Amino acid sequence: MTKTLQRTPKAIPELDDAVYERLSNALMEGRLKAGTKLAEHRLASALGVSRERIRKALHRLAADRRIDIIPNKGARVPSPTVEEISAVYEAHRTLEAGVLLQLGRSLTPEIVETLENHLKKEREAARSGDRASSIRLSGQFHILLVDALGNEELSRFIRDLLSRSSIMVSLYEHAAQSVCGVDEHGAIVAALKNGDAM
Amino acid sequence: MTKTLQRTPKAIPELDDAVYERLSNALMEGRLKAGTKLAEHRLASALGVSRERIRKALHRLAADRRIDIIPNKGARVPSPTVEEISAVYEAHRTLEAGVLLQLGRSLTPEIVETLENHLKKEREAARSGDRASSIRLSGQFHILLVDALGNEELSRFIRDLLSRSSIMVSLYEHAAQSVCGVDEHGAIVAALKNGDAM
DNA sequence: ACGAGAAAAAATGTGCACATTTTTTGACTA
DNA sequence: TAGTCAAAAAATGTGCACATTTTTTCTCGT
Repeated sequence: MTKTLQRTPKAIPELDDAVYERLSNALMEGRLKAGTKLAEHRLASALGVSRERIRKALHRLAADRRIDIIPNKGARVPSPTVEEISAVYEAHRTLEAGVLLQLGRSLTPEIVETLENHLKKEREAARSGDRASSIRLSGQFHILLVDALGNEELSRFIRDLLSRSSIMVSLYEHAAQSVCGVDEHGAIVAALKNGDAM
Repeated sequence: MTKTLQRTPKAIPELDDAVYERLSNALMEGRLKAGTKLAEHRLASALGVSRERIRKALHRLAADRRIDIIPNKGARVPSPTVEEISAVYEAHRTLEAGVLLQLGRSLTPEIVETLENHLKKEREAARSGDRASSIRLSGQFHILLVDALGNEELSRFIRDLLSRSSIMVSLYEHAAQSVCGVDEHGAIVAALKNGDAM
């Protein structure tokens, strides 16, 4: 009889990543709501892995500031204050200002094309009222922008900030588009093309 | 008879931080050179703590990108390529460009005073040829700049980048001041005071 | 002597047992 | 009916034993 997958006495380092990814996605998609207790035992049996794996993943998420861990009291999905949320958004704007400044110097037609193609998708999603897609595409736009610079460090920072704002979106839904106005993305691309200093 | 401190069966969460801090400092001060193997057992007996504590600290440093961990092969002080080093410095410049843009809008006399006082220290260290102080003060200047904005997120990013460049300074010593020219810091403060757009 | 391969040693990875702390439960009193 | 305190239950923290992998050492044959 083939064993149903219960125990893995062997070393499978990739499993750590899988657990982390799974929790990360749940956080990103808002399935884990602010304030939720993340009990190690419960998660372990829910995901079918050892408690140590969960523990490692939780500490990793805490290092990313995606969850809060209080010693001896466990992990929770954070409930950030308005100030903390503002700080994340402002950090994003400040960082992106630098990115745009830099991007203005190394702009290629390919980059412009990529951005404009993306803009089309965003407008389409906005027109059809697809809120989920709009949010996802809005995030992708900012990633496209920074990735265009080809600097891994900056890309990581932006992704970091975006993954953290995603939690906030589900908290204050009306603020979902607070980073960008109606067609601020279009304005950014236009300004880049014109070579504006901003 | 009072036991000599050997085992700590009790939970001391702060010990984790102590171990992390100690390794972090060793890294920062260049006492751990690029390529050095960070064997868990050796560090554990060297610092007088359990291997698990070392392990946790190492993974934390790896999450910060301060060391490299290869599964089953252990941790090493990274030996970054010139391209990777450049990327860190460029990320710093790009981020700081955004910071300066923002700081130009919220500049107070107190901030200017703080910066100018710091400049004096820097010039003094440069004049007396105190290289160690010069490097330390140079880093502090950038921290002062971003801290003036009062945004924790941005401050953390800058600190992150600085702590990583410190390793690189010891690798390519001549590049120690590569972020900033002779008196670029003075120019930054002057530009801020004049309200230049940069 | 030198390289290939096997055995031994060392190092990393993982689950578990147990200690400690926190939270819940429940009984008792005013 | 609350409020308080203690016991029990549940959850987190930690070291350790053992499995697995990597590295070193040793042996042997050409």
